[in-house]
Amino acid sequence: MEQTKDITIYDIAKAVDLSPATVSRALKDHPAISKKTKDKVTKLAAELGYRANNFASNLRMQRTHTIGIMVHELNSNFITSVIAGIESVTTAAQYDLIIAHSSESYIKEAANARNLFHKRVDGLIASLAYDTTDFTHFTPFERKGIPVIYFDRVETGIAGTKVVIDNEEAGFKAVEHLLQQGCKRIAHVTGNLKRNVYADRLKGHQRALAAAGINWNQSLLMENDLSEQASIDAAHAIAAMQPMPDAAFVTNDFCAAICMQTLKEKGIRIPQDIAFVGFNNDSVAKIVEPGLTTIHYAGFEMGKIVGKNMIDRLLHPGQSPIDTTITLQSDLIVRGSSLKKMV
Amino acid sequence: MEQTKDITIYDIAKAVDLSPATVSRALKDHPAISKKTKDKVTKLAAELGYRANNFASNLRMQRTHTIGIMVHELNSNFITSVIAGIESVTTAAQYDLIIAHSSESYIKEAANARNLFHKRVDGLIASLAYDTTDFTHFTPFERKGIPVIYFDRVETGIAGTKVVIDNEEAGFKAVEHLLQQGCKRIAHVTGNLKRNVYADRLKGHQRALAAAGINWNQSLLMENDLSEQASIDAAHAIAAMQPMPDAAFVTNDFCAAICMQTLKEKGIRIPQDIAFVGFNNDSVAKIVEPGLTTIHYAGFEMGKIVGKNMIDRLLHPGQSPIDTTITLQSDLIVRGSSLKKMV
DNA sequence: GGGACAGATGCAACCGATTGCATGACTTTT
DNA sequence: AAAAGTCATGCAATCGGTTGCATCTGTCCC
Repeated sequence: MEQTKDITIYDIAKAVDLSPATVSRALKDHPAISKKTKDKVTKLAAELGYRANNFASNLRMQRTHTIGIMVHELNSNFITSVIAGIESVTTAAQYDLIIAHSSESYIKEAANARNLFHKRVDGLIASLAYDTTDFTHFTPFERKGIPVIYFDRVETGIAGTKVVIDNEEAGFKAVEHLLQQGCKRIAHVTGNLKRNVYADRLKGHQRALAAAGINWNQSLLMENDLSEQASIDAAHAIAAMQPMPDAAFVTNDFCAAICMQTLKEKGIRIPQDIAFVGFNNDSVAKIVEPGLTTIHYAGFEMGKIVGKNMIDRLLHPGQSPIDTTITLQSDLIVRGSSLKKMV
Repeated sequence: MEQTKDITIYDIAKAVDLSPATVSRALKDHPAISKKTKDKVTKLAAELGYRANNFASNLRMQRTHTIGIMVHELNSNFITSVIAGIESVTTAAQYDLIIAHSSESYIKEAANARNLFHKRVDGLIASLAYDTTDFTHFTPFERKGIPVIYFDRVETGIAGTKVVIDNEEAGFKAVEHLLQQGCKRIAHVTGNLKRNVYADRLKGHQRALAAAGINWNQSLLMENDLSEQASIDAAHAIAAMQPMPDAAFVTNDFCAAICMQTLKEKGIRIPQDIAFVGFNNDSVAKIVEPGLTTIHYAGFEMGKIVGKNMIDRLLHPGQSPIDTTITLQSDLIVRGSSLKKMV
């Protein structure tokens, strides 16, 4: 543990007999510095194991070259692929990421926002927590002109660029597919309907029904927190309905899988007695039996778009429109859980 | 976008007619400052919306109050619960986390290490990538006396505190259970055997066999990358063995689930024809049919231990032993996939 | 009354990189 | 040959918080 002292530009300056200013410019490839000096400096910097002191630089520059990301949960294929997509763009532009997750709690989300604000991120990317209804934790960013981009879980009420999938269209596709399979009584199991993603999927469901001339039946709607226990409860509730629904659109794969399992234990057959469509194309969709028909959307692509937008905003402040919404399409992946006609 | 200027201690100092030094001390609750002054300063700071400038502080203090975490993948229950455990300890001690993930790639792991080193984290917590065999990216930390703690995926060869589960014991329990169910030919599907976790699980397997007087059969060992395709291939290989194994110990739940599914498609019954035990207690273990018997280990607890150790090292440098290994126990969770006797 | 001492506050020098402006050397133009 | 221009480099202030040491005020005691 022999605490080697850090090398600074002053050390390099002394060694090559130049001023720190020249060393700083040489390392930054400043045009006013001669090629010879640059070579000498960079060579020596490498030899001495120089590492730039970000604090000094940040303090002087008032920028951190860091982007904060706030997500509700890390434990999801979708989220991690969005992050990977963001990363692919931001690292190319020499920006770093700080990832904070809220465990779906508004309290933690607000705390994370404060923390990232104190860390002085240059930009913020956020997907809202399950129960976030208050958005004052974003106002400090707005006030300081720090760009904020929301993705997936957004709130239409607040300003900022938003990147989302067309949840309504996805919901429409899911239910349209079930209708084509001959289903008529379609249960809808979903998360907090105040959150745009769930509200829009429901709208899509209803629009598909309307297009087929079927009335929406409020008693088939189940709103819960998508936890394992809630999924089991939802399954029991479905089984108890008279008559039982002939299909269920569950807006989350894990919840759908648990529902299916619980129903199967009761001897109910899928898809014969009840068809299922999920949402997200999580790994469980492939594992559950029968395979779960679901909505797939390209997280990586979404991340790239989010990242590109953020970098644009950071490199050309004031140029890009601040309040646009970018909507991506998604695909229905058909597996056994919904195929009544082919059984 | 009206770029409000930031409040500094100098602004506060001017407002209360004191020196910046006194303001700094007052905000830090320094004992030399009178209660009255402290009250006045903190009140005004709150009113003006003062936020401390971490760079200035870090620059002066040569500490960042930040801990870096490097993991192979975020998309795992286990990893995210470990992170949550670490977080619970570190936030209480006023430390922040930066999470970097390597996507199981050594190249990215090394890049992340460099990046965290440049960010000057005060400590580093790491679980190694799948293919990491070179450890020179950790030497800069050692050289500067920055504490490094490894967890789960570790390497016995390198110095540093390590927190692991007893993989050998877990492997022993898994195979012992299969033997108790009457299995005699147990296949072993696993990841890179250079990685401690997989090597140790295999050792446990072999020890359990030895204890039962059964010889280890090398032809039943399959080492792969645990991907979906590799899992399918492994299942085909198992089905093709003559005679077919009567059990499989697969050291990863997702891989086990895919194997089971592939075999079932071939008409092979689980557990009657072949029993399965997995590893990790991932969400798929509950979803696959029959439910997957697996090894559960407490990620959150592991995270708390890792975090506590790190904080101890940071607060009392040189006091804690640097090269200890902490081993946690794990539990066998029995589900249908291994219960031959009760079928 | 004066010395000793505790308590509260200020001075000024850091920490390391950046940058507008000035300077000096050297070349080109008229 | 003098004026103008080009190129490379240095000076010194700046970003905002921290801290060893000095200073000042007031109290206590002999």
